[in-house]
Amino acid sequence: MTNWNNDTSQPSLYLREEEIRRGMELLYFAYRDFTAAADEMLAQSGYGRAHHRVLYFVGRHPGTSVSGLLDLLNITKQSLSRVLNQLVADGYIIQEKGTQDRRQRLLYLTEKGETLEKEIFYVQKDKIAKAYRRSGGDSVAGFWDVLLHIVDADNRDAILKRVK
Amino acid sequence: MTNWNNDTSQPSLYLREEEIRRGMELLYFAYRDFTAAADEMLAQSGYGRAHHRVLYFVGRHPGTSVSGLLDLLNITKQSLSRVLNQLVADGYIIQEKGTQDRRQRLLYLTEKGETLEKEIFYVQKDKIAKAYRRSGGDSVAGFWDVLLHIVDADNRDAILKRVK
DNA sequence: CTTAATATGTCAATAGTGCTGTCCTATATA
DNA sequence: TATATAGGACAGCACTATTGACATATTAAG
Repeated sequence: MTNWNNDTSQPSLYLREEEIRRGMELLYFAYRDFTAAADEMLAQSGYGRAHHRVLYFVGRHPGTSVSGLLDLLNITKQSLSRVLNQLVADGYIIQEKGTQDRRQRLLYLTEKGETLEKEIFYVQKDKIAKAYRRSGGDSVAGFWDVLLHIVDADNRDAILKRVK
Repeated sequence: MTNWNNDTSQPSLYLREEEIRRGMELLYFAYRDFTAAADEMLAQSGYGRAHHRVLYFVGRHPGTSVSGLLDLLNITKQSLSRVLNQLVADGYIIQEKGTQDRRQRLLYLTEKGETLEKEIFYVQKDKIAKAYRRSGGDSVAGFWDVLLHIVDADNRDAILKRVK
């Protein structure tokens, strides 16, 4: 691979830009094609990506508060409440008053919610698993490594929390 | 790394799911944080991400036809024409009749368009370059490898075209 | 040369997701 | 008691994507 070191002798400025554009394009196409799979399934339920994200992260962090979810997703209260209310009304998520702080509404998936989350996960899983398999173990480590460094430092903890 | 092989002895089904979710989350957060940088700059011009994508790919593939762009971006004619018309009206892109097939409108960036594209690229470049640097060359290869396998096979050629 | 297909453009309507700004209630805390 | 915080609700706006229908110019096939 080329040098990403502190090599200031500018031996390959063109190559460097080319390789950076390559990363940008891969990120765009991979994200797009990855989400496309779930989009179809969500459309059947009358939901969009925002609904899925809430479903996903509530499943990932059961008992999270509304503000915890807002911080994680980095959206406004209004954007969240629109989709959250639908998911609650449709019986995919339940809200429980916090025992410590009774102002909080802690979020949990219902059985129905877990079922839907699993269904969507199953579709998306295949794409990732296949890519992992076809690339090999070393590549997967690099994939995680680079992506983690693209993510804003503030959000890294939320991802690293479970898998060390 | 764990085994992504044809190991059917299911030694780590839980770990496997955990690692797949890790990839999904990294992809989401990295894409989100990566695009956020450009969003601010685009908002200043009164443009959105769709405008940037057109600007980017016309810059990447000068002389591409409208339908070529539609195939690449995988959106409808109407979605494209809205943003394309604005970019043309604002003098960032010019359309030239194809010499071979005069029905075609071949797309090129104007100088103004190249300037804007470079400005946005410059902002986004830093995020990728920093991540490349902090991860190291082997990781970058793996990053490309896995992402390329997540991308639908149809779209791989467009990415591989330049950098082999 | 006529017909069909293609490349592009346009109009109208709809949906999903994000935003800002404002106002309100309940609860916790200083 | 006063203030801050967690959450909710309403109104309106912007961007992006969709579908479907229709129009024009040009190419290609019969």
